[in-house]
Amino acid sequence: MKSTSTIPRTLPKPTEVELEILTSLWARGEATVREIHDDVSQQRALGYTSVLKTIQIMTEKGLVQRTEAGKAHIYRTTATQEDTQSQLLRDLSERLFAGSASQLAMHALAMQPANSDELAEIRKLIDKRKNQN
Amino acid sequence: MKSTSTIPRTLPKPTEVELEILTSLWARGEATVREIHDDVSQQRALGYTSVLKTIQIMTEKGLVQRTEAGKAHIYRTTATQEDTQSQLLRDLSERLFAGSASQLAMHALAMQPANSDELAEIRKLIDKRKNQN
DNA sequence: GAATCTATACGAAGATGTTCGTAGGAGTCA
DNA sequence: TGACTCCTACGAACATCTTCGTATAGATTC
Repeated sequence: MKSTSTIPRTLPKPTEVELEILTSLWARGEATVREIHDDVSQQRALGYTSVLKTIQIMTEKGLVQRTEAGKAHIYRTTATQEDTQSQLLRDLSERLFAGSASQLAMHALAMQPANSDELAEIRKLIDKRKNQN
Repeated sequence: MKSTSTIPRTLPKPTEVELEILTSLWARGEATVREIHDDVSQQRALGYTSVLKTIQIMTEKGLVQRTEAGKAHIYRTTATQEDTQSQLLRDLSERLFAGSASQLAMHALAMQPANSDELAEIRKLIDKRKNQN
């Protein structure tokens, strides 16, 4: 049993395929390449070794970490889904909304109807913010 | 005076540098390569011909259109900033929020405090949605 | 124990994005 | 007119991403 150790302070922005792999890992908690490949290839055709290679690169980048137990290595993500969501939202808000996450949020809200639960949740969020001002 | 004519039905997702150029164009309405380069190179070092080359590629892709008036060509964007914002938000919501723009919006709101004006605006948005349900 | 299965490692090809150098045309000016 | 300047066009190098084929080693199976 061995585990990778060094974690870079800031993780690189995951690419397209990397994000698909991360999504599988977030859903499963941890997984082997086989399992990840099962998930990903339900969405689209992608060879087993393609997934393997990408995961190896992700390990080098620090996006995932692995435990070498038995035959197949076991992988898990370094960052939580929430952290990654924040990272990519911040990135997009900087590049396309002049750094304003609020503007981004408003645009997203205007784009797609939210359901009642979500509306209630958002209202709660706003009220909390209002009290802080 | 000549102007490019064919516009693809769906525009490709702009890349990193392309987005910087689009941002300059949205701010100016229309601009020459020189002007765009002035804008972009205030943010970071990038040669004039690098900007030129990228804009030429963007023209092929349909992201911008140009008018060949006089010596320097004049460029403008094909899509509005709002359309591009929607496009990229939709893309991100699909890839990282299971297609839910509302979830994305909530996450963005939770990330960064909004100011009073923004809060009011969001409240209005919510009320409108609420009536639709 | 030989064939088969399953796994990792790795090289490499092809696509795309980024950056810049060089060439060449057209206008300016002393 | 010849030197300069400013423009576009374009080839090419380099980086990164994506994808897969091949090599190889450790189980498993008959």
